[in-house]
Amino acid sequence: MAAATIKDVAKQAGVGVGTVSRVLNGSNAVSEPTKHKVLSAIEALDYMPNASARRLSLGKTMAVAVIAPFFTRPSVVERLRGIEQTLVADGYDLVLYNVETVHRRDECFVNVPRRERVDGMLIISLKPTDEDARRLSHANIPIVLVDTAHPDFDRIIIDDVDGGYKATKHLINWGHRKIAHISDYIENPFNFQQIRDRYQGYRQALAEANITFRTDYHQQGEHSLLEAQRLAYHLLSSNDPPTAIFTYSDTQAIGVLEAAQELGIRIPDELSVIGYDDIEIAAHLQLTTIRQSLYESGVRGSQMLLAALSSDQQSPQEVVLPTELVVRNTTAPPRDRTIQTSLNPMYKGGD
Amino acid sequence: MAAATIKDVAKQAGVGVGTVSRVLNGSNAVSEPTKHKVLSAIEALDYMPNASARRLSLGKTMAVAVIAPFFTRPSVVERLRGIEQTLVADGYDLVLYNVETVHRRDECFVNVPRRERVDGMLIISLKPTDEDARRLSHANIPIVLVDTAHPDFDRIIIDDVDGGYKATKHLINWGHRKIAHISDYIENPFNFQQIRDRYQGYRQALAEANITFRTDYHQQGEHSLLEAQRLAYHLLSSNDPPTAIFTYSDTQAIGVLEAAQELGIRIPDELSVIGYDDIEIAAHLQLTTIRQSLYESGVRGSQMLLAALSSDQQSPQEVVLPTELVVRNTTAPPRDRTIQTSLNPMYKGGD
DNA sequence: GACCCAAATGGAACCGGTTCCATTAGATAC
DNA sequence: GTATCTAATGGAACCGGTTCCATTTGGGTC
Repeated sequence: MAAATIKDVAKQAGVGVGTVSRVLNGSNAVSEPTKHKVLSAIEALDYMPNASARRLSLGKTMAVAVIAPFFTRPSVVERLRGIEQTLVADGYDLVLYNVETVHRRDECFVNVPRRERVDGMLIISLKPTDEDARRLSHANIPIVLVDTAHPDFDRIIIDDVDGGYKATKHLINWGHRKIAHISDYIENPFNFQQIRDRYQGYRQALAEANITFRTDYHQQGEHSLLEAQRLAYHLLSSNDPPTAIFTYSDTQAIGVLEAAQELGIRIPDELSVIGYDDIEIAAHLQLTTIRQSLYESGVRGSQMLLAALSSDQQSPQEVVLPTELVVRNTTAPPRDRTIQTSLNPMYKGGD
Repeated sequence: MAAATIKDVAKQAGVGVGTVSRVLNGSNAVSEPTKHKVLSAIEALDYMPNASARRLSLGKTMAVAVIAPFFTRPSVVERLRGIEQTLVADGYDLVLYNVETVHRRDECFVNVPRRERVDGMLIISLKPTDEDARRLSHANIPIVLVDTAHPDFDRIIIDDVDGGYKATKHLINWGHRKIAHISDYIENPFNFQQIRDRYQGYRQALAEANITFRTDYHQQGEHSLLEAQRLAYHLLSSNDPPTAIFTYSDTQAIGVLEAAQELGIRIPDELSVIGYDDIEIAAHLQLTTIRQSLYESGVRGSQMLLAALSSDQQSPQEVVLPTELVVRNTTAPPRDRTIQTSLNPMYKGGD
């Protein structure tokens, strides 16, 4: 049995299709008895309007595309949650595009906004080039960037330079001077600005404290727990190991904790570790970190998009979300590993 | 400038709309010169077909709905990743519906399959009642269940009874007899069968080893790391604490590890812990666990759906994915906490 | 009772594609 | 040269809604 159409309903109710449409859309120009007849017919036929037809007719899809890189990463998932909840509340569907290669990103940037299959777009973390921006604008649908920026678009950004600065400064305040940074590759195919920014904050804090930057203390690698663990192992087993490590993400910080455990290095006595993001697990690992408002960034970004969808857009707006130092139990004043161990092997400080 | 339509292209190329459509869809009944003219016109006008119109005309949406409960949980995200990659490869869009309340689930079950806004549906972990099944079938689109079952639908299932059995059996094999189980509420609004099944496997293994089940060793709570931590704390600080704990999920196992750390209980010397899922972090925490093929369940489920979409369906199929015991460093033979500590306080076994 | 206005309603046109059907042009056969 | 067939093509009908416009109906006013 094929699904009933509006024509079937009209026939059943003995009215015109226009009247049925008016009832469906809550127009007030329908008399009570007629409305009742139509509603009965809808009930009887178990009718539901066809979304594609509605979309074509209205020129609206009631769907929003969300383009996210590596959507399985905890930080991205958390942003997505904020987005999902906000969009659903306004009746929009969320069409998810996961990006794990540059090729896929380009394809999404080109194809998704066109074909009028979505009313708007949210782009997470992926920074559009000017060329991308030109093409994206071309589609003439509202676009909001979350955790990345371009002057042509509405955007929610996080001050990652400041975040990196705060993290490093915290370690310096504890008295550390041998501070390493483990990050993703500064030069990477996606051109993630966040990596550069946090690194820059790190450099800035070092410079301000007159600590000479050492290239061997900046270790870069693929974004993964395992890779961070490998890099940390390398750093910590060198001749002149750092007393503190600031990582680009909490996930990588966990890798550092693992490496420390492998090497029998106690946290925070012998090594301070500070992460970034404050994902859920961070609290449970007692990880000191820089909190960024992940969930909120999704909510705010979606709100911006919904606003743009329901009104004529003004010039692109920028919202800056704050970062916050969350001190837990993986950071403490430095103590030389060998000396400390020989002096007082049983001492366990920090908490 | 409004987007060009197929009519504009036809006019520009000096041909009929039918011909343009034929070129677009790769019909072979178009001569080379004509095809060339049309392609030039498409190029010149930067034309892209309107997805809504195409959908209405074809009666296909090239989109698949994925209904997932608590999509931020690592296990669900991993399934989603498998789904996403498989659907994308076949050109389908993924429309994500996150379910965190029973009300939302019901709403999704009723509304999503109707309105012809998707060509098919994947339902993760949420078990449809017979009443749900009737309503879902009503829409007449292919539906595949992943990690849950109903005889009316194609499904990918995991033998959770066996998984629970394997976990418990592993602990018994180490010599444990005081084995607790921390799980979500057996009676829960979503009626998650998985919880019951793993519990049943646990009970079965106990019975087989002639270990009397103790209700105080089965602790139920909300699914969260923190709640599991609380429950474990309660268990471990009782008069007669268990020597081993099997948790419903890895996330909850981490909670147990936290509680043990709080209480100064060493793992695995004084307490064995086994989780379930083998999420990414489990390997890094050296957590013994029951691996289920999360990613693969998504891939296989999507493949099943794609198959159903491209051919006339036969009777519903069932695929059972295996579970696997992964032994790491959080399980070991039992030793009485107090005795062991007084005998040899420095001993650290297990790894 | 004639006139006017507003409310209610039916139905055509439209959204932008796909597809079927009719038509034309060109090739082949005799 | 004529008949026949095939390939190429234009365009109408259709998918299932929304909306505008024209028409009908009923009530109020003088």
